[in-house]
Amino acid sequence: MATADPDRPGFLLPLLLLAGFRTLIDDLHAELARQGHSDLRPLHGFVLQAVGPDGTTASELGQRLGVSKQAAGKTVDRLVALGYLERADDPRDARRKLVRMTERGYDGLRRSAVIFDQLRDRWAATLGPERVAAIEDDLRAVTPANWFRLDVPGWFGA
Amino acid sequence: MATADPDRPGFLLPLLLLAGFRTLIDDLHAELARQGHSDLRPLHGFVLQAVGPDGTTASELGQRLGVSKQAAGKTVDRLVALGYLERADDPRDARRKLVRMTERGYDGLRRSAVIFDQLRDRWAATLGPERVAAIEDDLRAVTPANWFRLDVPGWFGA
DNA sequence: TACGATCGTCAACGTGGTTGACGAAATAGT
DNA sequence: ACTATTTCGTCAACCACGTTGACGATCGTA
Repeated sequence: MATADPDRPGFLLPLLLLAGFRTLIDDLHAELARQGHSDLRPLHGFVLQAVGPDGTTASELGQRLGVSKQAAGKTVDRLVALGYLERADDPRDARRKLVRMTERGYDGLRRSAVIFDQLRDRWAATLGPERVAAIEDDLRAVTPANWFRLDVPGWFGA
Repeated sequence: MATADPDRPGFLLPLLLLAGFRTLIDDLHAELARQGHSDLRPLHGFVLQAVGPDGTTASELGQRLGVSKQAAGKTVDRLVALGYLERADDPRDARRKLVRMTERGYDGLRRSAVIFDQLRDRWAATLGPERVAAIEDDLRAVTPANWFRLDVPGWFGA
């Protein structure tokens, strides 16, 4: 059974994962603020990513993010107020309201992608590229696949 | 400069770190609920850890957790209401209110430590112990040291 | 056509955080 | 010994993000 190593107690693992995540997110937003996006909050990047290049609706956005449609709607409200998203009527279904990125939304998302790549390079410079890749592979292996619903292939690089 | 690998875009790294963290936390709380601690929220484990065996005050707790003393005070209020913490007067300083763990608080923290160790073993069974250790070492290397103010040596194993 | 499912929204609420103010108590300085 | 400053806890107002429940409008279907 559990042969806990006293030198490496299990509670350090979540703490280190959180630390790594928060470090990247904090560095990202410090740089984003420097580039004119000081009003983007940590959550917003995930939301923009989930909206994607084709847009969605609030209900679908909620499903992608794993929250209620009401919560998704309120987050869209804020991002509309900040100028990152816009709403439009769906001509084929009067109930639906399309949610699309504005040019500012695209800009924030593009810059986030570039900055994240640079931060990953910084980790690679410290650890070596193969160890960064190993972290990614290992975490993929122990993490449920539904954590990656945000993947929008072919969207980021450009 | 940034030689981004299109197969491993940088934004996957924070997503995977978050996924790993949330997976561990979700599994922890599912098991804690099974063991009679369904009212413990993800934050509470960090707070109990930061209170430690000797107790603290709300102000000091806020510093340890990196939040304001008011936020720390409100969280203590909730944990007192749930029976995990208790307040006591400091005989040497009438301004201070000592915050201590109750027996229920100790129980929740002990169980969390055991469960975390088991979850780490589960990762080790999938990845191999040396790769789990490598993740921890790597994350330590790229993460500011002040992320580990919660370390209370010698407290957990027992 | 009538019914049930779906979409967006409103309302009320919970949790975790912020800043500002303020009285009470400890401490430093003269 | 008496001020002046600092510190501690708390109150109040507010913000961000989430929940559940309800409800009118609209769509698809029996």
